[in-house]
Amino acid sequence: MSRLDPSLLAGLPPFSGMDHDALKDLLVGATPLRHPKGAHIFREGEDAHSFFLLLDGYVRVVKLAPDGEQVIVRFITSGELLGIAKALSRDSYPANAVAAADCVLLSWPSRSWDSIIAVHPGFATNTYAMVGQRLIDTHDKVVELATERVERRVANAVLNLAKTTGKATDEGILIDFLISRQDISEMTGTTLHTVSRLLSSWEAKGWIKSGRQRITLVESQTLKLLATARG
DNA sequence: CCATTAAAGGATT
DNA sequence: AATCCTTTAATGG
Repeated sequence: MSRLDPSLLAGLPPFSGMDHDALKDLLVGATPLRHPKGAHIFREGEDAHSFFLLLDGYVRVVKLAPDGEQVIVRFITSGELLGIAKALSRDSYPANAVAAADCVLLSWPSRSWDSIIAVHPGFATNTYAMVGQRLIDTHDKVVELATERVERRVANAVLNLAKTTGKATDEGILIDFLISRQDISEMTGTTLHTVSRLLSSWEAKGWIKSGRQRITLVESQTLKLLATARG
């Protein structure tokens, strides 16, 4: 039996408002696991045997279009739940989850979902709040995809990545994991060539620094203007 | 304005 | 050496 410390969970949004004993109780059913960068944590359509908490690393949630094209639905950062099909009354995962960096997770059997939320109503409340926020984010993205031009979509994607994963460096805000132009194109509904051209032009203007699979925001304020200003 | 195609060079394993 | 990532240019919707 592994001894997991309740302080692992304390302070994470899914468990806010829960006391030490409640966290201890939750950890009894948890199994720690690791996935190297590039590994699938679960696949679309697969039986949703477990749900997960990401402790460290980044996960990208990917849908496969009928023609084989990939779309990145969102990124999961540490402290977030994923694979919570049971909370949505589903028996299978609705998308693929792939480690975007080396990941450390906890997993719980999905069959324990109902008893967990029965014993810990605060956990249920937190989960529904999170599901609601993801729904709102998705709505915003639908509107953006339908109405905004490519440059603005890419600017928003980069700004969001910087906001959720950014690390301050002497040059600016560095996106904390390796991300290719292809990845950004799959987030924004465009091609890697267009992303490459845009990033090159922003770099020429001094707004960002970019290299192979790395992006640093030098002038995030200017990018924010580009992403939000009308005209 | 943006996607597609093609070609070429650099980086990574 | 093979593969992956990026850039650049030309073309066309």
